[in-house]
Amino acid sequence: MIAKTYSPQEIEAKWYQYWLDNQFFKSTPDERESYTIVIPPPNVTGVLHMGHMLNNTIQDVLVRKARMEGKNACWVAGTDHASIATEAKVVAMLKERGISKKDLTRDEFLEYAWEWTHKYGGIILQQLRKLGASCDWDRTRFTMEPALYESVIDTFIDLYNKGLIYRGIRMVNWDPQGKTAVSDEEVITKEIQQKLVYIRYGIVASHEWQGASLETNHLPLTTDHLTIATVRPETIMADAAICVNPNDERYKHLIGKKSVIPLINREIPIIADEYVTMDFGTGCLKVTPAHDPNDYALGIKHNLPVLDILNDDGTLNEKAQILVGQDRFAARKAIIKLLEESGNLEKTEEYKSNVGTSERTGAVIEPKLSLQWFLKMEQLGKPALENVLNDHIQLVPPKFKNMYRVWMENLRDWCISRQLWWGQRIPAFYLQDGTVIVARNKHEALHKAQHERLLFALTEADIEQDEDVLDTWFSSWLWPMSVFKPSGDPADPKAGPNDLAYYYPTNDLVTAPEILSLWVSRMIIAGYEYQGEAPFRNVYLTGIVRDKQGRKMSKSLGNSPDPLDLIDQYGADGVRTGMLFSSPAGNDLPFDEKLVEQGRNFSNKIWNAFRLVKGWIVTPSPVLGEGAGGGVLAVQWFSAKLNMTLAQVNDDFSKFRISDALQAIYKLIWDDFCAQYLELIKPAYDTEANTSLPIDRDTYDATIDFFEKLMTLVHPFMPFISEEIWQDIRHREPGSSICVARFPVAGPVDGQIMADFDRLFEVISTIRNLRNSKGLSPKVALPLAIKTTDTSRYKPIESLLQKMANVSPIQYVAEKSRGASFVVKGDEFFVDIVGDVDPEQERAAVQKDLDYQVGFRDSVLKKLANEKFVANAKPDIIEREHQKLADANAKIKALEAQLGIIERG
RNA sequence: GGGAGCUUAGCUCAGUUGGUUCAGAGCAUCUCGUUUACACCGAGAGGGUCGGCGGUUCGAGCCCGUCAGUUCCCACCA
Repeated sequence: MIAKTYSPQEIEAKWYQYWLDNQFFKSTPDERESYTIVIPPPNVTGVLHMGHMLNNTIQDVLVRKARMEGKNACWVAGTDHASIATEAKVVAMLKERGISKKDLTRDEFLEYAWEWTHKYGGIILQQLRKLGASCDWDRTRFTMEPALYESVIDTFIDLYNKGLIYRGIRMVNWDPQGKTAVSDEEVITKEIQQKLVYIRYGIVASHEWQGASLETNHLPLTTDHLTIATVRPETIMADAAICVNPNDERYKHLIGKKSVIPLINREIPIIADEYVTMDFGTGCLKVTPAHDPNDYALGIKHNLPVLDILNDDGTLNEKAQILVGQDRFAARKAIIKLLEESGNLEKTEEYKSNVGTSERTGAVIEPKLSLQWFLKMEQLGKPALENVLNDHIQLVPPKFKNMYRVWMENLRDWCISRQLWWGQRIPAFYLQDGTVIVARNKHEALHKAQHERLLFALTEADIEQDEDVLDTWFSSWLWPMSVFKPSGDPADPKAGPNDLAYYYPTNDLVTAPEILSLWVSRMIIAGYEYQGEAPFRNVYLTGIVRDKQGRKMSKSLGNSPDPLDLIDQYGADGVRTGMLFSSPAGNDLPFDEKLVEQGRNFSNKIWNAFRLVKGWIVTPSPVLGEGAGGGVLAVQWFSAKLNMTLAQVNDDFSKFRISDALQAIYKLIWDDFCAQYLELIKPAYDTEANTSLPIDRDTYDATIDFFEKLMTLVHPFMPFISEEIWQDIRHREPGSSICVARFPVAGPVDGQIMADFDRLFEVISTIRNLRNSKGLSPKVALPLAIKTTDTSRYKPIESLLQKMANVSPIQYVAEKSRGASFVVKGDEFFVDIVGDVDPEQERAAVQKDLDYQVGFRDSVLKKLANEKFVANAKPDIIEREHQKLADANAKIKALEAQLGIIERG
């Protein structure tokens, strides 16, 4: 006995294990065409969230379909070492154990990091299995594993040797929480409500340099002062100058004089530069070269000293003289109070401004001057831009091309060094005199120093390696290439020597638009630099999964359902389809549990269709059973419908219209197969024998065939239920699977049968409607009379009509007959409704239809009478108008006749 | 401050070169129904001036202009 409702839990676990055991997801190069997707590697610290679900479902759909099309499908999984995020997790773990990172050596710390990675890392890959992801797990890679580490180092060395990597002191984005530099792309600007603080700076009367007095904390107020406006009052101690616009009449007389920083009484010059906007704030700008990129530039121009008063963690250092040790934000509050007390605070204003925050830690970015490694981007970026603009690489949807172009045309050098330990250590080695040698390791560096610089006396002890690691993206930009590099471990091959040549370029990349610049563009750059070819053909950009209020789903908001709970509740198939029902590429997905519920219902619908068919008794020979007269035609019709939908689905897939493809399949299965086809061929029930009558073998076989095709069609979307049914519906050899069954191919569509059935369905639904509106039970058979010029249109489908609309008997008439009447495609139908038919109501309905038809006919006539239309429109358009006119005229004639009957009574 | 996109039914979205009865789909809503696959169901129904205005055209949801709302990207006004 098959369960009445579909319960996915055991079925899903069972088949996933079966797929793994039989290695259906395994891919090795062969003579077939390859289809490859590399997963956007989730952070090794990550856990599955709704965004992953959407993203990976799409990838799985694409991979499964390709696999069923006979391609050598390969979906490579893996994780990203995510330096900042992972290092933060490890530091937290250490803290719990009472260990401070400061007390550890680099190697000790890394040991803990690996311990963490092995213990907690990669959970997400396990979770993906629950979703049904058909990755070749044997190929699972990690960006910190030896082979990939090596690739990163080699790439660095290569780019360095090409002169594209340099080291220099620059103003970088400093993350005080992660205590590392981050690249421009990792900074997210947010509008934040701040206070614009107006501070009075005294002016030194004498032109002579007096020297700053550090002894006195409070300068006697001079009558002469100027006021600056700043959102960063805690940095005034680092001021190097006050700057005004040279054309500003208010301050011309002050240029060249000295001003005094409040609280610390340090004198700074008053300088002039056109950079200063006269009508913002007070027109006076405090110049703080160490803590603002613009001020830094101004400082260089005017040769100002740089005084950095912040520690790496964002606290004030001793150079600040006051508030030392306090966090910058605490200091900001505190200094306002101090300024107020000293009488230097003029006022504060509420002010909104954009503040950069760290993409990884969320901390407010501190512009900081430091020595970092950079990659020159200008030349490297050229092919990456060109090949997207010319569609060699296609962005889906194409609206993202614009964003991409703007970004690629304004590439800035990439700060690739990070002040962390978890990551690929920069392969730069310093001799005592500061000489830089870039080499794979210390040994090689020494060799180089000895042979290229003839420093034969050197030993490894004289060489220090750079302490920094490389930006995580500097390893993930190689991902589509490095995953196909042999692991170097013969016991765990992961990839063979020919894999890169076979799988690269990959086919599709599925990822979020937010990392288009951070990751996608850089993979393209690396692809052209090292393979001379794009890393993928298409980039499918998913949207963001949002809650009903349109907020991004996030852990901190707590507005995201747990994906595994959802899978538990609705089944992986239900969740997958639910997420894809309304997710056009590039659009955000406003998530609603209703969608997943709809997905689950769909599973259940399929399940019950299966139950129905499984329960049928089949005649031993292809004898037409009772009511099977229309069976042959029903089979022909559904065959046509199936082929039509197949063509549609293939077209949708070719355009990456995944949601549309799913919807087409959904309607085909639910409406056409279940609601129509199965009802058409369903054998009658023998109440006496208390059993359903047998179905003829031909119809049954055709139905099983359809069912099988439908399962293969839906399999990319619903891998589990489709496998369960596919295995059961026919005898299967051990080790077979729908995973590698052939995706159905569209055949020809019989237009005639489609038209015939359209007419049939219209008649059926009109009769049902009639019944509904009159409140008649579907159990009561109604006599039907048909007035048609061609009875052969209906004779063969009488049994179907009878079954679907419960009409009986059916007779053909030459004249009007009694009962409610309607017209379908020129033929008239009379349903002999027993009981009260309100003639007035019926007359009104017919009249309304007639009015519409007449109006429509007149509009067509008008169009055809328009000389300009006839002269300009294409011939086939005009032909259509004539056809419309003929149709309308026929309808009007029939409706008028109908009115006549009603009125005669 | 610049640039790009979006605005179609209560919600989420289709609508391909302007032309079939073109104003669609799914969900939601309403009515009826415990019919022997499924109430996680069935049979029906209602619902939109295609953001506003103007233009091009024989003809505009679709092309152009403009205004409004909205989203995103870029940008150093402290």
